[in-house]
Amino acid sequence: MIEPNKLRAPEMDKEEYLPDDCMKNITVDNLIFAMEAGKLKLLLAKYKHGIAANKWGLIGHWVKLDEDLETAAYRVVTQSTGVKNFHLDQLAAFGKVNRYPLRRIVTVVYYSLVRMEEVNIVQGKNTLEVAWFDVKSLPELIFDHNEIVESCLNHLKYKVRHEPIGFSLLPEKFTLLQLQEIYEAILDVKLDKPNFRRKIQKMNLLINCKEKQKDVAHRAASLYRFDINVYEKLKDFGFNFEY
Amino acid sequence: MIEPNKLRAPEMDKEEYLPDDCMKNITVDNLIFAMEAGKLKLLLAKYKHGIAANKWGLIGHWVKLDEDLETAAYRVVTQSTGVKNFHLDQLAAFGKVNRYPLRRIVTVVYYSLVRMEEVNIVQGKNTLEVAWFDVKSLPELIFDHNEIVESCLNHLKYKVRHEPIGFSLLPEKFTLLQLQEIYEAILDVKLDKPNFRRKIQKMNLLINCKEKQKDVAHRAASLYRFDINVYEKLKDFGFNFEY
DNA sequence: TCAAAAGTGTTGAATTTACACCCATGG
DNA sequence: CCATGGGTGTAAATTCAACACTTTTGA
Repeated sequence: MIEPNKLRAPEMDKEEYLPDDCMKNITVDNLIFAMEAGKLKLLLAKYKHGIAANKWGLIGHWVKLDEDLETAAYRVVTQSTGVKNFHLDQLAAFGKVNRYPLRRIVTVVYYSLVRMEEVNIVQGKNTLEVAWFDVKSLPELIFDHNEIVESCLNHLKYKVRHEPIGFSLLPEKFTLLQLQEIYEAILDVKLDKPNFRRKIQKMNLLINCKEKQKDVAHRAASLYRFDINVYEKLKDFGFNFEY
Repeated sequence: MIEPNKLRAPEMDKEEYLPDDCMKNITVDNLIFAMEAGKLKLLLAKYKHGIAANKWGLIGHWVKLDEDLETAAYRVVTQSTGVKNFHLDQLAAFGKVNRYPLRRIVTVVYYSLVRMEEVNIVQGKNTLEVAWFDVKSLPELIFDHNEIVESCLNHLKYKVRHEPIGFSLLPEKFTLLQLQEIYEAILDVKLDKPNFRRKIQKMNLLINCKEKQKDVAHRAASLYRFDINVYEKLKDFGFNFEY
């Protein structure tokens, strides 16, 4: 086991840099999702230093002593994407003894759903590259991050059926097909278009903007927006997004 | 902020006793549930020492450096109830800066479902009393434990609809009414008996033991057991326990 | 014979599913 | 004029919800 003090020596690997105002055994890691061209994408970083050098992994950081876990997760997402408004939720804590090879670190994992058009990727000091990957073809990741991603994708399937989190991946105004693509991407199924639109409309969560798409090479679709007020009312009562 | 070393001095409050082989900023807390007389019960401890003295709280402990989080949770449940086989699942990590008044501690919360007839409560060294409470009338709890319980009860409602965790609260052989009572207690609703039994039977998760209840003051009910094999097959395929 | 719970039957309403089909637009 | 996606209609199959009813048992 390496001594914590050694890790804070200036000549150590950057990947291991642990500021004094941070907790020493806890990190947050983030799964940042967005939709692009009907595909669900995950943001990953290729690290520069340390045992993770040249390998892809989730975007994580230490947690400051005076910072809530959720605040830390929010900070990391905002720093790396520039996005300020997004859905943020905790997945779970991962804490196997040897999940991190050098010493005992527990990571609390959060996932975020961001709107691709709001993203401006910011390179971190410790990363060689930050890039989007289709969730269906992910590279091998550091530590237990593949396991974490798998667990999160399962959780998303679970979640998308019971809360309208899908809307967080769309621009304010969207078409029914865009919405359907999100469900298809997350649940990894093909849905029947007529049935999907009937079902989603019946939930009364959508407001017709009375606007149409522009410059599309086919009949222009109606644009809708999500009615958060109706959702807030339904939420307490309990409802279901089964497909 | 109190220095960690002070906390480890022998004259400190027992509640703060932090063994050297444990992580210093992380605990596990457990919600231990069981059914009794159709009610969902939660096991709580009244603490002896420290700032939690004479107050009720969840049953928690430090995590050893060489122990997985889940192993720590399992250890705590087994130590306090004597039960060795039970459903154990992580709820979430709770990590607000001031959730613990004296210093920064993140707790990873697990919940367990145990069979009441297997329980033999063991008093801890740091507890005055360990007792079951009806989840519908809980006392005021230490730190953020009331918030944690509320979050867990919501999670259970969510969970019981999608996985047959209810069976973990029952003895191996049980009646359909006992099963219904679990759903009613967790979901906090009254269910229609004929419809409930039809629905549950159609799922093919039950095996009729071809035995009857004995010594009951009414018509004896058939006993069933849970078919874990069918469940394992269904699980990958995805299914639903809606009521 | 009564209370309490077991267990079955029935029915109309609601929902789901799987399609067929027509519409609008740009290339 | 055709490919692409938008959007409506419909009918059969299934499921749901509510409630009436009969059965078995011990006290």
